[in-house]
Amino acid sequence: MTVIAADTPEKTISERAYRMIRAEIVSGDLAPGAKLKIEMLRQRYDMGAAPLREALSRLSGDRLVLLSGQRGFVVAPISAKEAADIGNLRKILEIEAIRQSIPLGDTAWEERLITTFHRLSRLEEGEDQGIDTLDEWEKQNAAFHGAIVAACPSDVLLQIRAQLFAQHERYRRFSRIKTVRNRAIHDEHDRLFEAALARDVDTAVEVTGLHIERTTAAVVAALEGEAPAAGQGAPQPA
Amino acid sequence: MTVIAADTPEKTISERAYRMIRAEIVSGDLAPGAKLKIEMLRQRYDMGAAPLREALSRLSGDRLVLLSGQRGFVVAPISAKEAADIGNLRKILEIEAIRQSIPLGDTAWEERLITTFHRLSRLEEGEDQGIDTLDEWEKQNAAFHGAIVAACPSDVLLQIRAQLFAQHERYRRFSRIKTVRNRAIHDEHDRLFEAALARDVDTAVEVTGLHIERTTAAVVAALEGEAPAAGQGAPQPA
DNA sequence: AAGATCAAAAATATCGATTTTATATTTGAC
DNA sequence: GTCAAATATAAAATCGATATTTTTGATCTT
Repeated sequence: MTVIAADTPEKTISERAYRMIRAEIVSGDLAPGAKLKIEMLRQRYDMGAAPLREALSRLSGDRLVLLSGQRGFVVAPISAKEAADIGNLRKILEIEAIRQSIPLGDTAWEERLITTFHRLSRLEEGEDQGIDTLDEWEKQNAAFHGAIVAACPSDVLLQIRAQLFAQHERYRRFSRIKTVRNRAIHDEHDRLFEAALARDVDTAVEVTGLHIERTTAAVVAALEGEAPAAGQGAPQPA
Repeated sequence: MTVIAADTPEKTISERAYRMIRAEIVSGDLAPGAKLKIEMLRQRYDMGAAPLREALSRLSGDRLVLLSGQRGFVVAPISAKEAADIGNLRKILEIEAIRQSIPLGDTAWEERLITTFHRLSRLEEGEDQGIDTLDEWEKQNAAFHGAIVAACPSDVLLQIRAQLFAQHERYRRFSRIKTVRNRAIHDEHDRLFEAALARDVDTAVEVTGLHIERTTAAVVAALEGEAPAAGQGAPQPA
């Protein structure tokens, strides 16, 4: 979540590295705790060490990568405790962003809201499309929630919110909880959508709070059932 | 605010670069909007380009540096609007951290609290020592507020809080508002200290809220009186 | 066999040089 | 004289190579 002039469409190799590695960490392709050896990344992405190290440095600020003195980079490990912390914080900040956004949304904001909700609904209500529905759902889910807060005038808030959203997404995906065609989740999205359009801030806030709380609880439960902490012990391959 | 194994006492040049540049930006030695040319930094700090670029990459995640596609790095500009945003957000997060910290503070926490408050008080009540009291006050102020939230169990929260604290500090210093021997500020610190020791969360939260609100208002007023936005137009020398 | 010591291998961090891109300057046309 | 194109300059981004540090593995000792 580096601050970059919004108009930065991958002008540098470093930027590409940042996005690619970030995506792979969030999706779980790079497992929690996995060692990020420069040489291995060089081959994987076909670039020099410099842009990779810059990208990893930035990612460590996003809490997706851990940087340890002369010992290199590691994908941030995962724990049930942190899942809870992230959920709690994300709730607080998402709510604040919504409070600021909804009253200021203009026509373009409404239209974007409608579009993204529609796309998300199709996935949540339609027939199961098969394999990579999850990637697509995560994308549309992020777009929908992003649309709600898009009118929030505070860049600082939006940036931190986006950071937490990404961290939360990583946990959600890692925990393999059922999201894609989950009736309760879709109901909440639906209610959130209606409240936002109706400019009913209090309801939107309430629904969002519950939405995040429920998801977080499910993630924490899944992680606690599985193991106390993943990505701490023996190294996992990428 | 990169995630580094807490035990990282400047093992690398990159880490040193990060800390030094960060300190200079927060203190204002590197002015808002100033161009951060690699060659100039190389000479200033006597190191190669690689560690500098890594440090700057990390700083861009802290919103202290702005990174723009093939155009290099710039010290983040400041604006009255952002001052308000940061203050607002810092209030929310500081309060949350206090809520989590105070109930969990142990004996060591209490002792640290007492020590840091004492040191801060000496500066705020004692005779004016002269020139670099401000640096010292900022240091003790940070230590005191840090001590209050030190028992907060959420690393995520503490990290983001620290980020916002640094940003807020930069604005405070830039705006040149009177902090060091300000009666109102010392009163608030005093009340906050007592409330924390007494484990009176509600009072601590209330005082902190006011404390941050008042400071932020003063900063915003100072910035609005001065200029709409600093560090946007013609380049300022470092 | 467990532990310590040393040597070899691997990986990190950094440098100096090169390539690419942006900015400033000159030149020429109208 | 003003604008635009062409050129020169400066800076950013990246690479390949090297120095340093950590980790691994082997050897020796008690």
